[in-house]
Amino acid sequence: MARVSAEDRRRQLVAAAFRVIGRDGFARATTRAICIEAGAPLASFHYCFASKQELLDELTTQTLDALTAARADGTHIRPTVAESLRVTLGFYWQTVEDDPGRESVLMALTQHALNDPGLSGVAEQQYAAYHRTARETLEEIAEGCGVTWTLPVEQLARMFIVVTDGVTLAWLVDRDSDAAVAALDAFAGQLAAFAGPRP
Amino acid sequence: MARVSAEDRRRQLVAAAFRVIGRDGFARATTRAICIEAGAPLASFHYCFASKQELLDELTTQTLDALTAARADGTHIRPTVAESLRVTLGFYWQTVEDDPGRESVLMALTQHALNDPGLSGVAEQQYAAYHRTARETLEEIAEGCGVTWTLPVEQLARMFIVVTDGVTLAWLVDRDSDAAVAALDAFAGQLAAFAGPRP
DNA sequence: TCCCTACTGGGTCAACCGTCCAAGACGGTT
DNA sequence: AACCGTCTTGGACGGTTGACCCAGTAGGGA
Repeated sequence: MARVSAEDRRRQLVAAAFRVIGRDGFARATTRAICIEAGAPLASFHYCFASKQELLDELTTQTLDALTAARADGTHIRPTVAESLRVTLGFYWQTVEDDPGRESVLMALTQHALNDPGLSGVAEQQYAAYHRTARETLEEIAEGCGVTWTLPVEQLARMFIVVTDGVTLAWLVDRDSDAAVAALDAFAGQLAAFAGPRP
Repeated sequence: MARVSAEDRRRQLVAAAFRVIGRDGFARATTRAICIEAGAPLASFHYCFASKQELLDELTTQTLDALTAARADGTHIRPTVAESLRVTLGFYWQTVEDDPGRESVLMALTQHALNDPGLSGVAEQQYAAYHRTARETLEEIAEGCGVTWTLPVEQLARMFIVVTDGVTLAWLVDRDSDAAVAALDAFAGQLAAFAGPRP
């Protein structure tokens, strides 16, 4: 094993854990599996982390932070609202296809957080982050296209997440990319109908 | 313990397993937890089932069968397409609020099936069933309202499931019923825009 | 040369899991 | 009353697997 700082090793292990969870689920994310994935000896785990919980905490924190960052700079303004939504959803979709494991982890995290009392609040934070970034995206689009939304933006944000979540979930199951893109495009056109002229 | 037939006890245990999975997730659905939930002694488990797998198989089979039945007779025809969609989604929503555990189990089942090779194909079957019943619902509505869909009905069926799945998932996390109903209503209106006059 | 930091092979120990057995209790039939 | 098929159940067994730790080793800057 290369000689690297403990901090770097931590990052490697967190990344490995992320991959394991995405591929095999939370239950199989054991210290052994994580170390094998990272190509590190088992003992290095407890050299870098006091406990497995410490790694899990760091992983969820990083994931939640990354959420805000990732979906935030995914907004793309085009002349029309419909086009803006279509392109924004398209870029989101690209990130999903590029790294399906990411979405698998997010789904697994939600699921896990919902029934593990130890992770109480994590799922709520996660969805609050989703809704917040969706809201910001919608506001930027409205601003950039010179329109206003005819429905409360909170409601539209929820609908936006319903679309991304729903399409992603179905795709994770059947991997029908054409159908996923078609659905996203159709929804983009529909959501654009909630844009009205600026007062 | 009351003296009942082995078959009745099987049903009790399957029902208990269903509740445990909905509440605590798949990983915690141990034979012990299931028996405690059913109020039955541990030994009764292997009196009724040859193995845990046998119970799990019966549970997934029952669940998939119930899917087709449940969402199938949930179609409600009204004079307009928008109204039909709204009422149909409304009735679906009623079933979710009445028994949130049901949807929890379905989500957990999908998640579990996606990374457990032993349940390979289950998630695909599940979503195929979703899409099939959604398609039938949409065809019945088109027929009942005397319209045709301007998009392939398969695509609309997928979008329909995206909406129900997405709204349900968000609600399972934050339990905001008002927001969920508002989103469903808005989507109903939007999907109705894909109805055109019969040729 | 020294010493601090990072590395790691090989445990330990306990929890918990699915499964099973052998003995008891019930109730309908003879 | 005796019988017997069916159900019930306390308690245990063997085995896997988990998180965690220790004591010794090696690399590299001062």
